[in-house]
Amino acid sequence: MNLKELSTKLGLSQTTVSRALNGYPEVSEETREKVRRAAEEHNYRPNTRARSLATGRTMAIGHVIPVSTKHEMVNPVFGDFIAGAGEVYSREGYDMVLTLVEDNNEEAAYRQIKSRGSVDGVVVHGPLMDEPRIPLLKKIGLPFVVHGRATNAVDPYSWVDMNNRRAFERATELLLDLGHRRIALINGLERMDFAYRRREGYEAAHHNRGLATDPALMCSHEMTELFAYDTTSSLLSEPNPPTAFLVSSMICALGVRRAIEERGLVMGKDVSVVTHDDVLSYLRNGGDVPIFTATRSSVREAGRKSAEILLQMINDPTRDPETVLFEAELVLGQSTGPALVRA
Amino acid sequence: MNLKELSTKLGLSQTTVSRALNGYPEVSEETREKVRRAAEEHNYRPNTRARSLATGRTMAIGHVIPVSTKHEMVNPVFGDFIAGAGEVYSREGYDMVLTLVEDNNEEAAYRQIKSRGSVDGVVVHGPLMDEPRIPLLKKIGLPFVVHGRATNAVDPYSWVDMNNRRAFERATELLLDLGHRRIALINGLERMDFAYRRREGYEAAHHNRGLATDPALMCSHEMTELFAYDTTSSLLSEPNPPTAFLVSSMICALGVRRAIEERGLVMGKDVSVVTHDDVLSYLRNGGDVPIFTATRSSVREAGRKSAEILLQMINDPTRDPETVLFEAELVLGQSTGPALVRA
DNA sequence: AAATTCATCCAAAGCGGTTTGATTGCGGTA
DNA sequence: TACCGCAATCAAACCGCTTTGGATGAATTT
Repeated sequence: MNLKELSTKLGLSQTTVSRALNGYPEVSEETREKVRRAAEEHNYRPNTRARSLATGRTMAIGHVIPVSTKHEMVNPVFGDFIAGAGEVYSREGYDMVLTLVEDNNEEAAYRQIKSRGSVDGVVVHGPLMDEPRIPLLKKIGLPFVVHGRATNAVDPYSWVDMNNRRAFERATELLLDLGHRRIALINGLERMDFAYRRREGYEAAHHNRGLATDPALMCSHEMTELFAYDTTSSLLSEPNPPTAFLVSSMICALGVRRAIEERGLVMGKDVSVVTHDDVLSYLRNGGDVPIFTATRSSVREAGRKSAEILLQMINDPTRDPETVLFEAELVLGQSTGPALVRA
Repeated sequence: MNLKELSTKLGLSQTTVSRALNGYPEVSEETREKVRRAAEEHNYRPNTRARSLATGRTMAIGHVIPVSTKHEMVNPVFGDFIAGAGEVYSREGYDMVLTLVEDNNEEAAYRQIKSRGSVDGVVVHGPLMDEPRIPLLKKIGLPFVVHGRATNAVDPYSWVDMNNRRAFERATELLLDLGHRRIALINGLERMDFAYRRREGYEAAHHNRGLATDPALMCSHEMTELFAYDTTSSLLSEPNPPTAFLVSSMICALGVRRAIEERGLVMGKDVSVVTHDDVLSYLRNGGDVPIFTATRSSVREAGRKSAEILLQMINDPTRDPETVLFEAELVLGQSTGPALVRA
């Protein structure tokens, strides 16, 4: 059923039917109601492609997901972010189109997206410190919002981020307060902006108290359970092992815990762990009492917020870039305790 | 830059330029080359919407993701499935459009997808035993392939699945061979087809040896770490606790392990665990020696295969439905051992 | 030399909507 | 009565592409 069929069936012009359904005032309420009922009855829905060709709006948002070429890794955070954004999109009648791109030729991907004209805007995932995509998108004039930030970007742009630096600074302070002096940092890839900021926070907390950081305790890698396990294992078997771990994701924290417990050590007593918790739906941090002491910030909420901002920008292109900075909550769990005095 | 502009710039008709770029033979190689170069130079890319309006093909595939209304849960397997499918789509020039739908009104979602005409076909995720979407899609004539199966479906349809029944039957046999007689089943929601089949396998292995199953040992729920932990904890504190656990996902297995180790028990010695492993990119089952004994089947591979089949169906609608059944590999890890003789 | 064939190219008609710029009929005013 | 304004409706243009059904001229055949 298309507009033409529907309108002849009603004995009206396409114009009138279209206007009736789109709420234009030049149509009497009586006919509008008639049209509405007929559309309902025949399950008529305007063809997206035709409509977007006519209006110039596609009613679709693109998400470009970087896939690690090296490890074929898809960020596990992604599902929940999408879920948050998707809520907003479906409420506003937008589609979400995904493009998976190997992390080495993203630029071409964005160019293509723009010239094919299949979306009204994009969400940029996984920004690096030096993020070429931001000036690129500015240049080609595709509305966008970044999930995260790019430290070295010069011009203003819209982003939604968590205060990674502050979160990890506070987490480190907590561990320092508990008497820990050798705190390992199990971080993500530090060319990723969030990981860089987290290390800054970690270092700042040390420096603020006149403490030095030990490069041997700071690890950076793709955040898999296995990497965290391996790293923790080897750190713990060194002569002067860390007494605490500051970890970048729940998945990694599971690996850290495995390494700790495998040695017969008890988390929260022998070794302390603080992790960041993205509040993933399938990986809640325990029940009433969290297992892990954690910096907590919902990535689903970030998804919602990003989507909202992007749609606003699309509806009013003159708007100034908007930014949202979530502060992570620091929740105390069972994985932290005072540093043991070394024998 | 659009076709019209490009063609006037070249002093050719739109027809010729379009044909040149789309490889039609009615164009001399000389002009074709000229056109190609000009298109390249001006970074011309045909507008997707316009093209699809003209051809009737949208060059996009829909994925409808059920989101649990109760727990706002997004299946963690999803990211890797998408990654696999995405490989195929981008190779073939297809977009992927995602629709998140609360699991109570999926039918409306599919109807809308069809009538809005924004995709050429869909992948159905998370089929139930009685799956209303299958007859629905057949009726409305939208090509589809199901990731998984629907036991009670009558007409043939395309699907890509893992042999859940056989996998769990073998896993159970392994545990029975090791002398375990009280094997707990930590399963997904059993209205989901995969979970139902897994239970069948588990039961079949028992019955084939004349053993009864104990309903108290079979649990079914959304597969979160927390559910697995809670369930395992309470099972282990009963008077006649299970000596082995058969688990439906790695995420759950992590919860099972936590509960086991929290009690000071050792996995693979005091309690055995076999899990299913979807080979998620961020959650590999250990290094050289797997941590968990597991039934292993790559969901990314399933994504690839599903995409391939769907594209074939779209290219040739007369094709008969195609089905692919992956056999899970049974890999031995450190989490299984002979049942201890009860004191 | 006329008739065919063939390789190239083009004008115009869709695809299914939205939107511009009339047109119509009616009650109210001069 | 003639005119105006207004509400309600419509025909046709347009969005950017593909594709049908010619047109053109050179090469080949008769």
